Amino acid sequence: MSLPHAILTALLEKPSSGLELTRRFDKSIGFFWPATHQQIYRELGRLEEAALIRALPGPPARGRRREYEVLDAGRAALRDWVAASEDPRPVREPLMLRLRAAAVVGSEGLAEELRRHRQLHAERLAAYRDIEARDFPDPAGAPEGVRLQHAILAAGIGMEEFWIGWLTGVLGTLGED
Amino acid sequence: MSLPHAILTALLEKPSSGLELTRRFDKSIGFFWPATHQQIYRELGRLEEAALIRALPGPPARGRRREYEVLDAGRAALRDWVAASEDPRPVREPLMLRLRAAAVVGSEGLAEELRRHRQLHAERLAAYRDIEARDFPDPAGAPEGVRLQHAILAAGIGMEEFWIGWLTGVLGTLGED
DNA sequence: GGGGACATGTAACGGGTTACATGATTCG
DNA sequence: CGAATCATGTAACCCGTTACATGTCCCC
Repeated sequence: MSLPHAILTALLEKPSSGLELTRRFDKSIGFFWPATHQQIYRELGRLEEAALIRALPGPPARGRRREYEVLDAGRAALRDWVAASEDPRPVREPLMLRLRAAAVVGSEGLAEELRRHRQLHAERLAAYRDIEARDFPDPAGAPEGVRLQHAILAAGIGMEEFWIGWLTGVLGTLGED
Repeated sequence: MSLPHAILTALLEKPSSGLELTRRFDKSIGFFWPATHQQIYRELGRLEEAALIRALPGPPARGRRREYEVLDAGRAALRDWVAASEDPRPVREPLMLRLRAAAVVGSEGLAEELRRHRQLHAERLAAYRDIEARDFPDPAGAPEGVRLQHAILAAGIGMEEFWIGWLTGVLGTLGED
């Protein structure tokens, strides 16, 4: 049930149309919960159906922009979700499977792929660091909302750093560095 | 395309029936790619169809145990997969969304949930450490296959440690420790 | 008025999840 | 024989993905 709540959050930050939401996802929320426009339209329909959001006036028409805003019930639902009890999702990490497969059938060709992944993680880490420098000059002194947003970014940075270090270690294990 | 390769790996380690695979997943591969028995049976059917595995003799019959083994084509497919180019999956982390929601509607009730998650991660970390102590007394001196398996476990340990530290930091930010 | 960007929407598919159904084997 | 357990299988649903379709607006 993450996507609908992600959309409610985004709409509270700023009422938007489906396409705007899609674009905003691409450059912020989407780092931790990507979504395509098809998913977003589908979910907007359900949220409207459930009376958690509403479209600003004007007749619904295909091809015409529709802007949505969050209703009180939607805000309440989001507040509930913040405090809800929801277990972490199971980890699904194909690289681990590939290492295990390599332990059985040999690791030929694996090192190159690991280096490629390390490079991808390094790029994303750099992007996060840019955002941090730009948007969070003084996280410690900021109000709670900003500190929370910085904590999200810090998690992203920490995870990328972790993967880079781990991949480097595995490459060492393979004698490949 | 991860599950079929996970199954090939497991079957190479030891030919098994569907239910045995399910149980073995639960205590090893499943830490990084969980699967239910329904998924596994479905995939075994497809792998057999594709002639990557075969059932050991005997007529197929509902309710009767069927053991599978990997064919040469299956081993080759797995070797290819080890070296294949496959991007990391997109990150999907509901906790990040909840933090972002909390930044908008307030963080009431969040701290308790964060502590609960930290506890869950601590438990999993302890389980990984047990496995490490039991199965990898001397990873550095072991052959490549074992070193790779240890690297997998090390990733699990590192991730759990990371989450525990990060959650503790966020709780500090909320003034909750 | 025609092309391109903007915007919403439809359809089909695949993997993961849940609930349930059915057949075989064992053991008291 | 009956219950419990082992084992395989069916069905329905949801979410995410991909490809495609349709409508509107603006500007040259």
